[in-house]
Amino acid sequence: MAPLDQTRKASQQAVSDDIGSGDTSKAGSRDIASRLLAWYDAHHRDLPWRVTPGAFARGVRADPYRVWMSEVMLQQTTVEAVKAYFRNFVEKWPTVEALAAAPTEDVMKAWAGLGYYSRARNLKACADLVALRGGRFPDTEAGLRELPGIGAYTAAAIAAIAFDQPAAVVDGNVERVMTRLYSIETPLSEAKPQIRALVEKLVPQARPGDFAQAMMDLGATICTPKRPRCMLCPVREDCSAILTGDPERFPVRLPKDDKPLRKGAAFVAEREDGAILLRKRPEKGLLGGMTEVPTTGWTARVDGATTAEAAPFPADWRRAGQIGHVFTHFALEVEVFHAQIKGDAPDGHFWSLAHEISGEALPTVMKKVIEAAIPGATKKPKGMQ
DNA sequence: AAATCGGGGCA
DNA sequence: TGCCCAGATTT
Repeated sequence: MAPLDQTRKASQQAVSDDIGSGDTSKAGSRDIASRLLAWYDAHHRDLPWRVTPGAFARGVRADPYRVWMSEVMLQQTTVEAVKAYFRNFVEKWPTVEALAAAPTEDVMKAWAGLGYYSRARNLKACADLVALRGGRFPDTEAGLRELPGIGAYTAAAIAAIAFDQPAAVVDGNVERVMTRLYSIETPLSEAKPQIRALVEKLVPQARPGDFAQAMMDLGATICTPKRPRCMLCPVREDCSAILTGDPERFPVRLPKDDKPLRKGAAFVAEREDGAILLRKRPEKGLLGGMTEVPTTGWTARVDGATTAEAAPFPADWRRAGQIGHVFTHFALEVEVFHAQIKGDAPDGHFWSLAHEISGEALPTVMKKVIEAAIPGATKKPKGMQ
């Protein structure tokens, strides 16, 4: 079988002449898993979407809906950032049917500020599909992988955590732990198949969900990117990188190209009653489906004389300051203009009243823009949720 | 395989 | 400041 051959070859290569012994025998693998699980039982973090360790064996099932929700939110996003959003979402929409019944616009508003907005659209699309199929999530990796917004990592995570299947869960934490355990010199993007093969060998048949979470907790709290706390590590005796004296060197990454700088202008039009003129961005692309104030494109040159003319309509535009924002692949400088205007909203635009602003689907860069023109405008009024 | 897609925390 | 985070999707 080709897949098995590949797996064996990759793992042998990875552990070859690193520490001499390269003990990935079944006994060694079990030791790593059991040491990790023992550590997890004692030190696991209590998170809003988690059930206590060993729950599955006691017949306590994690709700697949909550596992799925948390895993999607946690894609490229820190645990601390996700907590509040997770609580808000499951309170608003306690079941997948409830989420399926919600307007997409409400989901986008609730997601605003969390980033990677295609996740919110896929979340809603996935909920619609699952609800249509009776409200049950598939219980296999392959079945989960078919759903929108669920890739290799998330499918494995849900299968392991919610359905107790021995899936190889590989995220950024696990990549770091594994490249250190085996001193993998191959740069990350290229090493991923090796890493996956090695994880597959480590996954225990018992408590695979806890094992996955233990690996991720280890990466988050002990085997950290900077200054790992190796003295506290439950598998330090199995770790190859610790012998090199510089575990921080792993994972090896390819150098990245530097971000280009783009510039643009944004126009905050304010009505007499304090309402602000907004519009909706296209569904696809950057900040897809989110709300914005009128802007120029973000490659336009902004130099004094031409800027106010770049506005979507003439007004007494006054310079209100400049804000900066950094996206994944470019940095942005926005010149902010402010004007008082009268009359109806131009085509494709709408007025948002002062008390409504905080509830709009405004990405962070747009909140910065509005704040530059009207300080305090995007803050939640007291007593409002 | 490479590019696109946010935002925040931390050393 | 640069790096990284419970990655997925498109090209």
